[in-house]
Amino acid sequence: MTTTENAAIHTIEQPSIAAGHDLIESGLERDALVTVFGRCTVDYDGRASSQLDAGDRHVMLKPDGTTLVHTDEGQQPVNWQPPGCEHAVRRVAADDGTEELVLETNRSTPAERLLVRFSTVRQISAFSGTDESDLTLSGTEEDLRTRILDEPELLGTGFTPLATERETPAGAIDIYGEDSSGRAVVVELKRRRVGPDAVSQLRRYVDSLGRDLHADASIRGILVAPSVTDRADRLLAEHGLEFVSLEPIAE
Amino acid sequence: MTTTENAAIHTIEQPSIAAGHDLIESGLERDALVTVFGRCTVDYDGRASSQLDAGDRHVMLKPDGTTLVHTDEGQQPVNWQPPGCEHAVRRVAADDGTEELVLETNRSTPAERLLVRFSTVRQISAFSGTDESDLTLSGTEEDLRTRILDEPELLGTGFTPLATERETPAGAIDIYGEDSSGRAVVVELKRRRVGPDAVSQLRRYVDSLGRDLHADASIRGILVAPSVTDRADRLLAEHGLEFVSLEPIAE
DNA sequence: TGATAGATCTCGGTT
DNA sequence: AACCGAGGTCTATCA
Repeated sequence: MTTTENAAIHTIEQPSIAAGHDLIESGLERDALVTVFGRCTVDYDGRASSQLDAGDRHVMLKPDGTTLVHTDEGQQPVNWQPPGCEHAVRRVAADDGTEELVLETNRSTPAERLLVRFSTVRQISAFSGTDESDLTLSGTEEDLRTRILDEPELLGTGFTPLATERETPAGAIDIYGEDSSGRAVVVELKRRRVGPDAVSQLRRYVDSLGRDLHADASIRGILVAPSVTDRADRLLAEHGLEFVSLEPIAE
Repeated sequence: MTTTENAAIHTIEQPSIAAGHDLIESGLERDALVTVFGRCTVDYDGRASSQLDAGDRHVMLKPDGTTLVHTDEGQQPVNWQPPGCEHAVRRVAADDGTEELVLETNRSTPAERLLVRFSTVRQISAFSGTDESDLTLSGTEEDLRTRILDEPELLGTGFTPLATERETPAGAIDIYGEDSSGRAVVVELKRRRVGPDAVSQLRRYVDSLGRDLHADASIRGILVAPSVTDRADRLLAEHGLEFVSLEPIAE
């Protein structure tokens, strides 16, 4: 064991089932981040269900209830369980008489269970640490909104923003405003190149606002994004919607 | 170091910068899965950009180029880099004169860079293993499609599937068929409860097929999902589209 | 390489 | 707890 200023790591390699069980249990107890590397099968049942035959994988148990099972490929875990679950460790007699280490992560809404059965455990670690920092992220849709609110004429001379997140029966409009001739304008923002879905979204808001204001034909819809696909461009034209090319940030 | 039947683990705790650098470098060289736990800052620049101040985090480098930075909370990594990137390890002189261990993961399309700077490294591990297994997953949209193709009358007496993934100018229809009176039917499948977006998707296909067949009014659109939200239900009604409640699998 | 849509999407905000 | 939309979404498939 190693301790350094509030941070502790407990690690064992090639542990016995008993020792492994105890280290994981104590790690969960202490709200440590626990990792287990070894040969395991994985079974999931819940919103969907899956099975995975034996292989060497890296399993992470977080104190918030998250479980992640990673292979050596892919950004996404091959299996997982989201935050809010309950972890459990068990020693279980396997079919062949040997003992297995079993990790189980459960939740009730929706009912879901992840079972990781280790035939061989190569390493177990329990990490404690502190992380008070928050991520600062730029280049988001909100940055694009700020940019337009700071300089509304980017959407045409005379555009005046009147509200953000304006509610309609179809959902909230990113930016609601009016143009120089007083026509209502619905603005939908996307931080990246968009396809047909974004056009449909804009169309729902324009239609809905039209019914709300009893002024169907006179409402403009503007999609603001770096670019659009061909199909999206065609859809925009079909429905009389407009496009303005803008990125979240000049950088 | 521990070796067991093709699987090897190299681990060091509280390593010097030099020793840590060498272990990571050799691990990357051997296509191992490398993990580093310690106090670090994280900077990302690419499609967006982000900064994260110092904290204790778990970093995973996969041989396919993936990088994952995990805190003790959340299913998603606080920072990451997708597969296909290039990993690099460096020893860098910090502002205060000490030496830092720096992990850098790069890619070119799009240009993106992730920089993880460790002021303190608590543990480094390099895992080698084998995983030949593929996940078998059920409860997907494809299972729902199979269920309907096996028993088409689930969508009404006389429904006849004619094609899957039938192309229209607006995209591919999940199931294309006709009803007992010979009317064309567009079926959109969702494995779970759906909102307005799925209705718009179905609408795009129905509209597009209508133009293609020059038979606008006579085409039926059926959304198949476990359930719909209120707003989606209203949208369906507005556009004369239908809903059939079905789940992917009886289980 | 780009486009399109699925995903056990996750996550945050709001009702 | 459900709904809604954003996301550096990622991932698979197909042109």
